[in-house]
Order: sequence, then structure tokens, then C-alpha cells
Amino acid sequence: MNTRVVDVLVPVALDTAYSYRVPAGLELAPGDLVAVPLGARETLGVVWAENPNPNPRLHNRLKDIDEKLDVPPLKPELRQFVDWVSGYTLAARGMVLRMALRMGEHLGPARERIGVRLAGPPPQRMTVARARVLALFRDGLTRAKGDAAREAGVSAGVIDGLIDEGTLETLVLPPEKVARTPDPDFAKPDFALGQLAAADALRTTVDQGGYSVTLLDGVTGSGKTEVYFEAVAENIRRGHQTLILMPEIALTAQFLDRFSARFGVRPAEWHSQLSPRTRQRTWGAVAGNEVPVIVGARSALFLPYADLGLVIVDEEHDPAYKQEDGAHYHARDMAVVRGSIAKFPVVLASATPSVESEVNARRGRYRHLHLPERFGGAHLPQVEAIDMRREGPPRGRFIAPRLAEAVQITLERGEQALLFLNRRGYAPLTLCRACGFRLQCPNCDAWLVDHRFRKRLVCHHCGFSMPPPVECPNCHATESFAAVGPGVERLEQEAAELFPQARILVLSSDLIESVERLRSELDDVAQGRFDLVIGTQLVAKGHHFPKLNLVGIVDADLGLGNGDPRAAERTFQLLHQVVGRAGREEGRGVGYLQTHQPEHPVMRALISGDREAFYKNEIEQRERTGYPPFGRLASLVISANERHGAEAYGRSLVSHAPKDEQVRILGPAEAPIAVVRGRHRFRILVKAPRAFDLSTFLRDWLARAPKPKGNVQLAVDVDPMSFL
DNA sequence: AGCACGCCGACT
DNA sequence: GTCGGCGTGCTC
Repeated sequence: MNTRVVDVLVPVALDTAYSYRVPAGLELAPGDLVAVPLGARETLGVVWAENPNPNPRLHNRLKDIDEKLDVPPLKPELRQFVDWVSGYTLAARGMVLRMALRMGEHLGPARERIGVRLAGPPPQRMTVARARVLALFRDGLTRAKGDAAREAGVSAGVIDGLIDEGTLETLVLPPEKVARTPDPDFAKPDFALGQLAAADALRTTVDQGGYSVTLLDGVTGSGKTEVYFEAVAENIRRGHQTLILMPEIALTAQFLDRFSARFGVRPAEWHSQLSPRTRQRTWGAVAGNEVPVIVGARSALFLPYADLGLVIVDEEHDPAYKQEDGAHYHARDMAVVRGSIAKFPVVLASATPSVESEVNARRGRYRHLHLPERFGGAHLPQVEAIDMRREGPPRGRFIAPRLAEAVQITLERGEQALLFLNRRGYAPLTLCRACGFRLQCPNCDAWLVDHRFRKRLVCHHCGFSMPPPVECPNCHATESFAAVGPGVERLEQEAAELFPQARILVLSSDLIESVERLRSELDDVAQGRFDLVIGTQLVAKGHHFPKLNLVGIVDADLGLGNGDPRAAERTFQLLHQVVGRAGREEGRGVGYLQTHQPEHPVMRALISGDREAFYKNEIEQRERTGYPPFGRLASLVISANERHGAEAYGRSLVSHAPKDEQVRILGPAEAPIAVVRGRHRFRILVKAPRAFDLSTFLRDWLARAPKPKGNVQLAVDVDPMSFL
């Protein structure tokens, strides 16, 4: 009799599923999680397909499946999603599966929670502590042991004593629920007219079900979140699961509060900082349909939902959605794919949609919902340019007189001001005045950034740091170093001199000790305990500061000049978001842009408040140059320990490229940051028309080209977002 | 991704 | 003489 054989995909860097024999008596179906032997070890795997005629070359080398795991099987839609993502991004299928199985595999059984409750007569010897415990338990409730001790204000020993006496008894508590069920009708919001229409439209979309993509487009303060909460509420009523994707989950405490204000409970969370135990429980609860709503970072897209019915992508334009290490994928795009595979609606929300989504909406591929106004009568800030060529600050200073004056007036009125500079540290470059030597990272092609708070010079690419040297390593001059350019720390120094009476707070990711600390600092700002905030892009995220009325962008040109095709879009989105921090409640806010190019389309759009002008110009330009979304890009980054090795492999790759009229292959060219962590990098850029199947082209190409050897590595990025 | 195998340098 | 560095290749 023939033994049954199935193909099992294992979460390792393999693209093909391996065949295993099914032992007699083992019930198996595609999607089941199994333990299989792989080489010298045993690993987790997923039955991917039935294999009626296994490869004869493997005849007697087939191994048996060890066991089937007691976990819900992966649904066909998730398996199809894994195949699709792998096919599109060229990441090994096993590595994509790995993302779906990141659930704390190798943990023992969960620790039992022990509860106690009243069971017998009072103890022989009564004490004050024991009396307190008895008083607590008079209600007849069962409590976790630790909770009981804490609530009664006694030590755990007192509880144990009462258990020994037979007054209390122990029992095993059911594991704590990952999430309670949100109440879709807990707190219905009061909507203005424009919001009501959008909320209704979303409710209908969810009610009808099926695949659709909606771009929900509304400026900061327009009540976007509350509007898409109505879609979530409808999806809860219909009994399906909802995923709300966030760009950076660790910083969204305010969002979780808003969620519980609307739905009465906190949602479940999914992000990289979960403890292994929580991760495992959440994974299981999502698969077991016990989690109605989950708020997660991009990796939450790969969870094994029992019944996913809606995905919201909040701040869909945010670059953090692009995963750049390991598998390269864009969570917003993959959310749309997941929706189309499993046939449910996807909502993309943003105040400054990505050009990709904007074009899709304009061409009718996505539905477009507009929330044009600020809620509660607040106005968008008025934005002015400060032309640094004409009215810049004196040498060595970075705040122009007109901005300083505006800040001064704001502070005198008892309002808050924000100075935005997207640069950490004190100064981005330190050079020797005597010989011109620049302090550079030994591992990277980058300057060392002076961090004075930490008293170190730091490389922002590899993390290298050193104390500031006493003398110039080149000419041995002492006290010859000059800081060039500003970082937020230097800005603070200048602000402290200009506004000696102001209470100043610097917010920068490298100064953050913990999420709680950041949260309390943001709260301090909201409560008015600081007058002037100086921050990096950390302050751009959705925190609400009611007394903030002035925003000064210290270097509006910072993100523009680097040759990145998305530089204009990113700068517009970031600056729009930052300027939008001003004046959300009382009076009209003001924004100042310090720029050397006030005529630049990005600056003009920000100043006139004309978003449309920006999109029109940017879309025209992309269309003319064939950049996304009017053409497709892929980047191949080659890295090696020696420059020559990287370049030689790059050339060899290009020489093996298939001939295709529609494809342009540029490079290999040295990457803009040529050396990172001691690795020399070259880049090949592939350009193709919009409808071209770039993934297949790349796969054919790599199949016929030589494999990278030795320390040479190749990373493929389809639809790259970063060009460094 | 892991893990073993294999081939060259400093140590119990 | 062995321990261990990490380059190479394989895993049904």
C-alpha cells in the first residue's frame, strides 16, 4: 500500500515545500501545523498541499511527520497570502511563512494562574492580617492569589497560612483573556455633517462586505479616527475581526485611550516588543477568534485570523510601513492584497495620502472619502516662509530674527511654541579648524554626530560611538574642533539664550528612556508645563497639544536635496503633519518655514495651504519621469567586505540580465552611503512600466545569474521606498 | 534560517 | 596534539 505524502512548508530560508510521509493513523489536512524533522533538528511546519506523486528522486529519503500540533490550522487565505507575498517580493516562501508563525513557538505550557476563595471556617488563631483577608473574601468572590494579598494589604504568606488552615481553598483559574469584547455602542460620537456622510459610507461598505479599498482623507483634527471607528463598530456588530494597522505601535498610547473611550475596552495589541508569553497567547487568541479587534504594527498583517473582515491602515503614507530588513514588503500594499484575497474592505486613512493612494483614488480604483474640515471650528494654521537667503540668522545661529520674534510673542501670550528640526544630537558634523579634518565613522561612509547630552560622537548608521577626542587625529591641534550645522541639542542652546524665561523640552528618539517617560513628557506638554518644545519627527505623530499655537520649521529643506524620487512627497507629508500641530483648539495657529527655496512646489503648497497644488505637481512629475505609481522600480543592493567584490558581482549580475525592451537597468552604482558597518554597497536600479511583471522578470534574472559567493550578499527590494 | 562539515591558527 | 574560528553547502 502506498504511503500518503504531503508537502510541508517550513519557516526557514527555503522557497520550496518539502515532502514528508504521513504516518498511518495521523489525520492531516492542508493548513495543519506539524512538527517535522529537518536535517539534524526538528522544526515547525505547515502542511501546504497534498502530494499524490512525490518526486521519485527522493524515493527512500522521505521522512515521517513527527506529530500534528494542537493549534487551529492556517486558513487557505493566509496560505495564499504567504505565497503571494513571497512571489511578489522574492523573499523565500519559508521566510514569509515565518512571519505568520512568530508566536513564541518554543514555550512550555503557560504558567497556571492560582486563584483562592473562601472554603471553610475561620482559622483557630485570628490575627489582624487574617481578619483583613476574611473581610475581603466575605463577598464570596474568587481572586488571583497575588491580587488577594495586594487588595487585603497583607503578605502572600498570610494567604498561604489560611490555605493551610482550610479557611481558603485554591483552584486553577482559566487563563486571562487577551482582550475583552469591545462594545460598538459604548459611546456614540457626535458627528458634524461632513463626518456623518463619511461614517455612513464606511458603515455601508463594511455592511456589504467584499473586497474594496477606501481612501479616507482628512486633515489633522478632522476626526478621521472617530469616523473609521464607525467602520470598526459595524464590523464588530457583524462578528468579524478587525485589524487596525499603525506605523509605530509603541507610541500610540493616546490612540488606545481613544479606542477605549469609544468602545469601553482596550483592544488587543501586536508589535515586536510583546513578551514571548503575551505573543503566544495573543497569536492563539487571534487564531481562536477570541480577539475582535487588534491594533498592530505591520507584522500583524501575517497573524492567522480566524475571521478577518476589515483592515484599517492608519497614516497610510507613513514610511514606517515599509519593512526594509529581511523580507522587504510594504504593509499598506500587502493589506490591500490580503483584502483582495480574503474579500473584505480595506480602509486607508491619512491627512496626506501617499501619491500612490492618491492616484488610485483619482483613477477610481479606490473610493475617495474626504473630511475637509477641522472638527470643533479649529482652523488650519497660517503658514509663512522665512527666506533664509534674505533674512537668515547670523552665522552660527539657526533661528531667524523673524521666527525668534514670533516665538517671543507667543511665549509672552502664555501660549506654546514648537521648533521642529529633524536632526538628532548637537551637530551633524565636527571638523578641525586647523586642518579641515572631519570626524568620520570608522565603519561607515558617514560623519559622526556630536551628541553633547551623552558626551559622545555617534554614528547614526551603525551605532558606533566614542568620546570626543582631545586633539585632532590628523594634525594633533587641540581645541580646534568646530561644530558644523544644527541638531536639536544645539537648537536648545540657542533657544535658551534667546528665550531665557522659557521652560524648554527637547524631544528626540535618542533621549527617550522609555515609552512611559515619553508619555508623561507629552502629557506635561499638553498640561502646559513647558513653553517651548524642540523636537525631531517624534513630535509629528498624533499628540494633541491644546495650547500650541506656533510651529517653526528650522530647516524645511532638510529632506529635499538627496536625489530620492520621493523626497518631495516625504517632506510635504512630514512638514504638513508638523505644522498641523499648531492651533488645534484656541485661535488660529501659525507656522513658519525657514527655507532657502521658498519657490519650491513643496513650500508653495504648504504656504498656500493648497494640498491640491502639491499633488497636481507631484503627480505630473511622476508621470513624466515614469516613477511610481506610473512606472515600477526594484533595487538590487549588493554588499561585500571589499569594494571590488561588490562592484564585480554587480557587473556580473547586470551582464546576465534578460533582454527586455521595456526594462531599463541602471548601475551598478555605488550606493549614496557607500559603506555601512564596514560593508561596501553597490546598487542596481530596475525601471519598468506600470503593468510589467517585475517579480517574474527578477526571478528569471536571478535564476540565470551566478549566486553571490563568499561574503558578497544580494538584497532584492521590489517597490523600494528608500534610496540610501 | 540553522546546523554540520571541513579546513587552518593558538591553546588546555 | 585538540579547541574553535567561520566559509560552504544542505535540509524532504
